[in-house]
Amino acid sequence: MSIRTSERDDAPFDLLLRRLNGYFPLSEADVALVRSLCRPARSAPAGVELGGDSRRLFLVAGWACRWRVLPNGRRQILGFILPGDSVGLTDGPEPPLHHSVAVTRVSVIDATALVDRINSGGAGEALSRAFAAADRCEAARHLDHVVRLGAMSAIEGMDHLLGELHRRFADVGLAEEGRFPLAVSQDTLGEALGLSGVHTNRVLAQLRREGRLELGPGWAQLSDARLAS
Amino acid sequence: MSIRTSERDDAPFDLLLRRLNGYFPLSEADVALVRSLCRPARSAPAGVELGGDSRRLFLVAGWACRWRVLPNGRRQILGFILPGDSVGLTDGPEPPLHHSVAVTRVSVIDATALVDRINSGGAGEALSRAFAAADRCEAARHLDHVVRLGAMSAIEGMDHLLGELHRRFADVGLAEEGRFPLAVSQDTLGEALGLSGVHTNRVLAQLRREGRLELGPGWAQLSDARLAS
DNA sequence: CGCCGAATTGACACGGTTCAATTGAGGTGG
DNA sequence: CCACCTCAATTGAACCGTGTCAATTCGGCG
Repeated sequence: MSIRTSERDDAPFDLLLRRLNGYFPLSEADVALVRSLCRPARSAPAGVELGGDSRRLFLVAGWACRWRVLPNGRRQILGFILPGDSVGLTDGPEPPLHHSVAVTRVSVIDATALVDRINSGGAGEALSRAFAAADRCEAARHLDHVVRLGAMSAIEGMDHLLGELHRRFADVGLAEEGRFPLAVSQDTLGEALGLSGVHTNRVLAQLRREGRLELGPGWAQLSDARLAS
Repeated sequence: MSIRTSERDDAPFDLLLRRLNGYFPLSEADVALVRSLCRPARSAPAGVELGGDSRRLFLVAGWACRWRVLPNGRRQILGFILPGDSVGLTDGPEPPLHHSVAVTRVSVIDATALVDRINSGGAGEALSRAFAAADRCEAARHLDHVVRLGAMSAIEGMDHLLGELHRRFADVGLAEEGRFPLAVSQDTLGEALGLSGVHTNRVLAQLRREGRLELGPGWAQLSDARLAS
């Protein structure tokens, strides 16, 4: 039992540390600081809004996304949050810029204390740089998303989005030979690209017909040719 | 002559300081630091790419925009840069995330030395906070843009974009009674919204027919009703 | 076995693009 | 001062990508 508990506690932190280390090499002290200031991973079911008491979380399992709701009720997914990603939460009470919501069962680590320490200058420069790099990457992804929505056809946008998802999973070691977890519905994918569910289905069907994509229960696989680019 | 020179040098800084002060109240020392570390405003014609030697500029007159070019040659405008806005420049040599380009004749202040000082902690907290707030506002605008492109019709998106432009000009005191400078072509506006030039024209025509918008040479005016919202 | 959400497919309507032609306004040279 | 040039704005018509509505199938789960 103690072994299982230990495994359950370590794997999430390993993922988080691997990601941060990818942004900027961390020292032993940095790693220890992360472990000491972050609370153990908690689990939450699909549909719950992330946030509440915490101002900063890290997702270590499952899918979440940021979305914004329009007055007319329509919803736009601003981006997906994948294992290893940080969940910045808008603390202001009034019209929040976006909501962060779990779209599958997720597991999160509360890093509020860690970012507080970093912001007060009490952490090393490595951690500060790693977090800054993570934020820059997220900003860059938002620009990618603007380009997908504004300057690409449905097919191109889907292709591009799947490529991003694959690369991000590969970055944390969760993709193999082009195959990565895809645990959200086609409708959800469509909400990110501004497409109707029906058309999302047709776009995916075409990508499969062309041999560029294979879909299975809970995963997607891009063709070798697609990965070469 | 000395008076005219003085006016020419002060107005750009006043605009910059007004904007920064709006983000976070600056002390006399902060203002002095800005004036001492920023170089006088320079002018550049439409079409030039901003950047080159400087890593951070402030636009104080004219319009610029950030765009990205796709392999197929298509171009997507990621956002407009208006008087008072900072122009963050990607320093890395390789595939730049985006280009910052003047779309009219512009006037810019080189603030590279100032941000270097801020990043090294040699400036007060107020300036640091003001710059951080400016960056957050830009990130929020990118999310607005995602929503416009993904979840709004052409009419809604144009309406929303014009509202943003008005608000941003009003924030720096360059809009009066709903009227603000609009010095870019309809095609350029369309490139931001992912619309063809022809359809951009039709959308603007409809907004005018409905009395929500008035266009003149170099300016636009939103109806009172539109401003009330 | 029967239920339910997700995926799939077909038919049709609509928004937006494209091609092409015309108009309008500022700028320049004769 | 006018003719001309050029670029932006405008308009029309045909085409096509995507949305919408509706029905059907599929797959997991009670």
